[in-house]
Amino acid sequence: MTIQQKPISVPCMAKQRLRVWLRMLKATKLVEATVRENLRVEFDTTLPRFDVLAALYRFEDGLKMSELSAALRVSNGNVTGIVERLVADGLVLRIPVAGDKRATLVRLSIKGRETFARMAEAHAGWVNGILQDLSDEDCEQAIGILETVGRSPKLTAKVDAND
Amino acid sequence: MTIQQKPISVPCMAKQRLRVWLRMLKATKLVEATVRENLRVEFDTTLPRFDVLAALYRFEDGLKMSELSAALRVSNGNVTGIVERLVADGLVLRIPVAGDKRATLVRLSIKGRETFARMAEAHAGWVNGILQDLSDEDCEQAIGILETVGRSPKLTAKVDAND
DNA sequence: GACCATAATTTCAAGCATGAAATTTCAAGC
DNA sequence: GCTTGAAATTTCATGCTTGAAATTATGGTC
Repeated sequence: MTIQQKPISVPCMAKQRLRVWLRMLKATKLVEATVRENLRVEFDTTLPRFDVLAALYRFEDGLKMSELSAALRVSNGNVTGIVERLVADGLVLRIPVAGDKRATLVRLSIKGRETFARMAEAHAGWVNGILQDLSDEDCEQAIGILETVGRSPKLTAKVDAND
Repeated sequence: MTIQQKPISVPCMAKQRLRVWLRMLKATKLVEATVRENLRVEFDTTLPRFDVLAALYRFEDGLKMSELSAALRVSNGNVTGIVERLVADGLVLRIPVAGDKRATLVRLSIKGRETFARMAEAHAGWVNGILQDLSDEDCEQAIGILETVGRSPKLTAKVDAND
């Protein structure tokens, strides 16, 4: 017996946009998987850890936990665990905030700073390698299109102008 | 004999490509977060579940667990849990394979097929809305660029020609 | 000084994701 | 019929992720 499959009727342009999204998702996943794999093999670490280190590297004076989770756009509880493990590895320090016993400042240790510097360099190399076939013009076009997508009012999460 | 070497990309180009990757990642995450949110609010489900249903919708005759995890490019163990929950919800059926007690065939139930059809239609609408500012030309360019990225030999995971 | 809304953070339960180890079954070869 | 290596799947430990609830501290207000 054959199951009758109701065709989903979508206007032509809509279908085209859906195709763009699917390719975008696939390409992103491929690149991300490669980055994860490289981080694992070459530095025995993970992408979330890398992201936390990157944020702290950028804000040299440290961030409060809530600032960190906002910067990474992840939940508060999420950051707690990752930072815990980074502290255990000696890459991150927790510093009490004078005058507010609720908050803690989180920042890179010397070791964390050195470690991330090496990772960031390798990371830039991997990405440049993966995207090596993109011309300057391709890059300009891509950035333009991606920014158009990011400005859509239909997006749930808000984007701050900062990044 | 002299071999004409491709000129080494200057650091400037590398930086440009890194920027493309960062925007790509950000845009993808924004769209994905919106899709997840919409799936949660409107259908009380998740993206991984949606992905499994989509794969099974496409292969009407069902898939073996290993074929399913291969199609989705996720680990075997991962699919086990998601399918378990979908079976519990009555959306998916597990069918023993005649002649091989090791394998099981997994396919949509009637309810699963109907449910996914509604989700897929909504999903297409969300994506079309989010990408509504992309012109036909933008779409063509985007697809071209994204396929170039997907063809990079520096990628870890393999891409099968099928999709 | 007690009260209380709010802020900063952690804890928690559930689900997703991986790679590795364990389990069960199959299919030859002997 | 046994053995044995490979195949299909599950189980497991670990970690990431979320949203919601709980915890603790702050800064007023009365």
